[in-house]
Amino acid sequence: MGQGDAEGTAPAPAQAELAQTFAGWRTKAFEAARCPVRNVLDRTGDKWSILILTALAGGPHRFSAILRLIPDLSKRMLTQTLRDLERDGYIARTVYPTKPPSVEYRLTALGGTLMEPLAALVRWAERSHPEIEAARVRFDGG
Amino acid sequence: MGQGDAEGTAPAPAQAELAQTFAGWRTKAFEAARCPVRNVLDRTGDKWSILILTALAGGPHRFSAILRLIPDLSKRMLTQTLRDLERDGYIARTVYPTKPPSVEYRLTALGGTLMEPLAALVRWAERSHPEIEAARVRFDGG
DNA sequence: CTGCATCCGACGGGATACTG
DNA sequence: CAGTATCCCGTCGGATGCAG
Repeated sequence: MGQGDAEGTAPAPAQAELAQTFAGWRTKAFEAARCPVRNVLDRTGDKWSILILTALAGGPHRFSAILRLIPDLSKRMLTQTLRDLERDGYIARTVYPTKPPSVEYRLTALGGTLMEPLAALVRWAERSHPEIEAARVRFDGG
Repeated sequence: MGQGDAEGTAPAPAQAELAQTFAGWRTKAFEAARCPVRNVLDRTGDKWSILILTALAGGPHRFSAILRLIPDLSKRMLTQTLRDLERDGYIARTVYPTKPPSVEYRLTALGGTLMEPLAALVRWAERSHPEIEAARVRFDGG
C-alpha cells in the first residue's frame, strides 16, 4: 500500500489540525531560526522558564523571592532565564532604586496568555503521568 | 509594599490554576526525576519530537518516509527520538518482516490525546509570533 | 531499509568568587 | 540585594561508517 496513510489511529481533530500545519511548514520552508513554534518550545523546553513563569503566575516577585521559591535554582540561571523571558516579552522588569536596589518581575499580558495553553499541557501531563509510567515499565522491563 | 502580590497583571484563570499547581509542587517536593511535567517537557522541548509527532499525526509512516518528510533530520536522531517516544508510549512500532525489513510508526491513543494541548500551544505560538518578534526588537535595539 | 557504534564539536547549566 | 565573570563538565546532536 505504499505510503497510503490516514488511518490506524483515529485522526482526532487536533491531529488533523497539526498535520495541516505541518504540511504548511514543509512547503514554505521552516528556516528554524524564525519558526514561531521553535522559538516558544526553546523556552518552555529549558530547565527553568516554566518554573519561573509559574512562580510569577501567582503575582509579581522579587529576584531573591523567586530564588527562594524554586529549589536548586542558582542565581546564574535565574538571571539568564529572566533575561531571555524578558527579551521575548513574557515578563517585565521593574527596578526600584532603594538603598539596596530591589527589582520586581511580573508577567506581561503576553506572558499571561501563554499560561492558558501551558496550563492545558500541564494538566495533560499530570493526567497522563500514570499511563506514561506504565509505558516505560512495559518498554524497559518486558 | 513588600511581597504583597496578586495584582499588576490581571490574574487570568489559567494563571491562578498554574500558581495553585506550583504551590502544590513546592510542598510535596518535586524530585525532578518523577515530575510529570518535566517528563513531558523534556520530550516536547527537544529538537525533533514535536516534528516527528506532527508528521505521524497525518497517519502512520515508515522510517525513511519520516526522514524524507523532515529536512535536516538525521538517521541517528530519528532512531533515538523514535525510541524515546515509543518508550513513553506516544507512538507504536510495527515491524513487517519483508525482504528488506520495513517498519511503520504510528501515534498511539496516548500520543493522540497529546496532540490537543500541543495544538493549542502551536496555535498560541503562531498567533503570538509577531508580538514576540516585536518584544525582541524592542529589547535588542532600543 | 532500518538501525547501531564511534568520534567530536557546541551548548546548557552547575559551582564558585567578585562587583555596585 | 541583584547581578557579573570564570571555569568546567555532561549531554545533545551532527557526520560518518558498519551491520542485519
